[in-house]
Amino acid sequence: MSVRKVKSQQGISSIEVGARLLRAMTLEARPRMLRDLAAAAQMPAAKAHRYLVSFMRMGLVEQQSETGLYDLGGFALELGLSALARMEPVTLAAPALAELRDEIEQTVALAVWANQGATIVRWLGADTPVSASLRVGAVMPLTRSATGQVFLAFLPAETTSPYIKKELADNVRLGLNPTHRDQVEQLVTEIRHRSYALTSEFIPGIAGLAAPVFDHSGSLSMALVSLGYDKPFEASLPSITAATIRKAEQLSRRLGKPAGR
Amino acid sequence: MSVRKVKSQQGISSIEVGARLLRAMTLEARPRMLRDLAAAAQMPAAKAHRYLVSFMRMGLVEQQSETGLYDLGGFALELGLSALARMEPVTLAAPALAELRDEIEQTVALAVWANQGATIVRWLGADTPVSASLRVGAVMPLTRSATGQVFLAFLPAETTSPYIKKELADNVRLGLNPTHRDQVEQLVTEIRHRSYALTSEFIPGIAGLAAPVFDHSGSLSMALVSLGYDKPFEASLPSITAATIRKAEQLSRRLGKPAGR
DNA sequence: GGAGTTTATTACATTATATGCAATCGGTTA
DNA sequence: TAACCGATTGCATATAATGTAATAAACTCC
Repeated sequence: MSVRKVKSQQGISSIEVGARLLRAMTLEARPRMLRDLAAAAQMPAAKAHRYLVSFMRMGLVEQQSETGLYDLGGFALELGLSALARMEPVTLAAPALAELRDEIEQTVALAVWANQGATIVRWLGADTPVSASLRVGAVMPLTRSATGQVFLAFLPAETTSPYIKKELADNVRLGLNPTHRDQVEQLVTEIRHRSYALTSEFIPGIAGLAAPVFDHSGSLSMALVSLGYDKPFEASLPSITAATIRKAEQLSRRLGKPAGR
Repeated sequence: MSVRKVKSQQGISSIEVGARLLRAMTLEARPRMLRDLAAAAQMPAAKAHRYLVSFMRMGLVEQQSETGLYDLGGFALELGLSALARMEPVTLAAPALAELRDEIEQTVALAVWANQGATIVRWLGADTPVSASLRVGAVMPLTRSATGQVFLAFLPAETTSPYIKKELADNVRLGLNPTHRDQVEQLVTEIRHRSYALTSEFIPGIAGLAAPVFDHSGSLSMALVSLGYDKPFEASLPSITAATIRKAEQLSRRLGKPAGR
């Protein structure tokens, strides 16, 4: 509703021009010449200069006294840290989770690494309810659940290895797969490549798909999970996969994940 | 015009108006009403609104769809992370931080003075995870956290005193210590003498140890922090203390801290 | 060491737009 | 339902942003 009106809302054009310049400054993390900044923001140097003068007055930009190059200033740092300080990944993810549920019409969940394992911290059911074994607080197995596999693939090996060892032993005892490190390695390689995990082995009849969410330092922050009865789930698998990955990537960007990678 | 030109350089006044609004947003780390932001930046609400419209278009500000409150947006985060990436001391400290983590096998962190307080800017977990309240972007209390205490002890009093005042009032209200300037003075003297701060009061069950890192001018640049569950942490306290202080001193030398002192 | 380049900064006339005020909208309270 | 509160919009006008082009300052290359 209000989204439609965005274009008609009256704003301050100088702010939008200035923001283009700031964005140009974030593109390369080093001091730059006026000429280059102006070119990157697509404006004449004289114009860019006047904006930089005001940015400097407000501490958003600093000019090196030696070289005359322009760089981001102290207030830019404060702005970012202030934005960072109010950011709780799980809180931020809540609306995204609801959107995903509405889009794919499946049960969705959010997991973080805590409590000695991959732990479900949010849960949103679709109209068709899923097994109760997936509840908030549940710790998911690393090798056998899609959720766990994401943590297995994207967390540092030091973090997960003690748990893998224990879990493989359990798998052997219970007659489940995988049972060897080699199998785990192969699985992990595959998941890193696809950037999502999919399995229906953990809960028979239920398929689960999990995608990683990274934070500003590029390390794994959370896993975004979709699940449902395997027949209908697999029937819409392509769109579910696409939607889940897209939402996970949106969240990663929101958390300041560095570009690329 | 009879008014002498105080500002010799021509700038863009809208940028300076807008920056006032952004600064108002950093003052309190939570979503705010248009009315309050306008008041804090000393401008009519109608004016502030137009600036916010453009800030939203550029991603610097976001408006919560539920409440209509305004908050800093994703681009503000990008700006800050980009500014952070260019900070020499933080870049230099990154490898030292990892070495310290490997040496003492505890969670370690790096804090700088920004965003109105002692702010965590880097974080490296050991295998045993620690409370989530310590995350990148978190602003640590000056009087109750080891990290804050280091800034309290080694930053100039003019910088910290407004925050101390507020924090002591909060402590009184919440029934916490310290509550008086005298107690703070005693604490500060002690920390200056030992050249590190140690406490487990801020997060119950978690012990934190922070050591100062000085720059070439001899002023406090960052704090190097180690933390862990209090029992195992205190068991290895002597070696953790020694290692943390040693790394902090190495970093100080790296930053050109003058000898002696 | 001086002429020629490149880059940064300033001056000015002409638009474009930021501003204040008051009206309207949309939701909540009494 | 009215009264209230905060958010948003319309409008006329003062103000500020813009492009162009000139000047200054720094650097290159013989």
